Amino acid sequence: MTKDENSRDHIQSLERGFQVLLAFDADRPNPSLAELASATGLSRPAVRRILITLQSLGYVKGEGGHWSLTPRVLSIGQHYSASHAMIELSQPHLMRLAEQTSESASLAALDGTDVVYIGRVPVRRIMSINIAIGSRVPAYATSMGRVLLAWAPPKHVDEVIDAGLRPLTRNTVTDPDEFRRELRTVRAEGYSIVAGELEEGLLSVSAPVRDQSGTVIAALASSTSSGRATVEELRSEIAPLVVRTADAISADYGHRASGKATSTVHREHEGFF
Amino acid sequence: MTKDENSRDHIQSLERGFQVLLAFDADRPNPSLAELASATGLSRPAVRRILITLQSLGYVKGEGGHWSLTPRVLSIGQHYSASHAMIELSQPHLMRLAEQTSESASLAALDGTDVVYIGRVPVRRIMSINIAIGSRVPAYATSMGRVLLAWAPPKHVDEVIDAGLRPLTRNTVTDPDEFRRELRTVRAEGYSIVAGELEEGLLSVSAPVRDQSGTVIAALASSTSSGRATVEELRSEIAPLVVRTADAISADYGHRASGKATSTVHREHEGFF
DNA sequence: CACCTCCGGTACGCTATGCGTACAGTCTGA
DNA sequence: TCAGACTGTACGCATAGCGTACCGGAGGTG
Repeated sequence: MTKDENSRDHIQSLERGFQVLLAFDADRPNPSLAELASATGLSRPAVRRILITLQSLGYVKGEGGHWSLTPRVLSIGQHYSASHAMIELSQPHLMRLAEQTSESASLAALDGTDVVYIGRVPVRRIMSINIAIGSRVPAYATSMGRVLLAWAPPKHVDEVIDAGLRPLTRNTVTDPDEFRRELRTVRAEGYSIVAGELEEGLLSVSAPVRDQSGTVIAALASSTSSGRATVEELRSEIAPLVVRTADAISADYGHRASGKATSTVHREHEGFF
Repeated sequence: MTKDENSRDHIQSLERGFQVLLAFDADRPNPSLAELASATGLSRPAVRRILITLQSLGYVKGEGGHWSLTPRVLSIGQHYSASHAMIELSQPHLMRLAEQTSESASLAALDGTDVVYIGRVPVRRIMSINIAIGSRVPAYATSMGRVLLAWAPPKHVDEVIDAGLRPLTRNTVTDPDEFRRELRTVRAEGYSIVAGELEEGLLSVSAPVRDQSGTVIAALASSTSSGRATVEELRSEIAPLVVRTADAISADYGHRASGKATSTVHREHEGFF
């Protein structure tokens, strides 16, 4: 077959393995072999081989004709965290920010058009969203996404816009021009505030975290709900604290602040994460 | 080659893919192709093919001859969390326990001879250990491990003992008989307290969480340090709270308490996780 | 009780898949 | 300028991994 996207240098069995692994879901927690086969579109023997391999690696477990993921799947992420020193290093800062504000503090990185939580100290359950490390949220509708995009190569911004700015609440910015203007504002002010664009009543402030070279590699956020604070309060009280904390993390990570927040707008390479 | 452990039904490329993915580490955050090849023992072209495949799946990123993991790796774990409703459901309970005790609260499951953190609300940084969701700790030296082993099939206990009870501090229980006695005590009392066996000065109390059938599938813990509490205080004040919270999680998950804590000692199958 | 259906497991032969060797091109440092 | 170490590519071979086909068992249904 010459129809494949990558054709050469693409290992079919590896991709299929992930297909099966990712087929486990909230809707499909204990699938049978046949169920997985139809969900992935693979033949039953193929799925069986994959499951047996995954089982021998300890990632899945078969029992009474039904399969489930083991906690070892969670440990895979440890390799990401461990290989990015910034994450561990930011933990005390997150904790302090959460204490000072009595609100949840989060750290996130950009992955495609999504924002992925890479660190978090929960304080209260925020609205209906269940946020945990590894959770994904559309970048365009969150303060962390805005920060990351504001300093990202233009290519990324185009990607996000091309993917579509769908209204998630009636406040969501969906106009490309307005969105780009918003990013420019964020870059000028050094932080982002988003109010109820991802979910009604959800407020958050976010500021950039930089590596040694000044590249923005993550975003720090403090989140609250409209019942507990107003946008103005966030701007005057919380935003400076978030910016200061983000700068502290950057400094810990090796970034020498050069004046204010104007080091490098963006680097040629796409950032560390 | 007929020497392989499983021979048939084992997919080589899949295993190799994970080998490469897991080769990223704190010591090897941005390996080169050659570095990964020598670390995994695979040929350079093989590693290259795997990297290209993983890149197309979004898990790694190559840049200037060096490779790194992307945050998408963290999202893999979401499939575990999502497929085990108990985790999300336990979150408010963890939060409440953390508030009531002003100490970190954790939830963990058994994976082989390790305990894996599957939920956590941090309050303070505990000692030198960096604990995050997905972190692994030897089961035998922690209160959560003791709880999980106390109700696990004997086979698991044998495994842990066979793997060796190495002293991690001078308090670590290393004698197999004493260890089994300890597990019996835990089962009788319905909770476990471990003081400084994993790390000097680290104290924790743990209680079992059960599923519908009464099988122990997770352990809930509250952790503190010897500077802030004594074993006696833990026993009289914190332990009952941890047990009550664990029971509440079990109830939320569908377990009907049958009297006290004496439902099923252990089920034939190995538990849900 | 016989029939049907859906399942998981196994066998097997084929071929495309993935393999390693070998070579080319590049960069760095001696 | 050369040596060494690296990445990337080409290529031909072996086999790894594929799907079809078949078997036996477990419900469900008439």
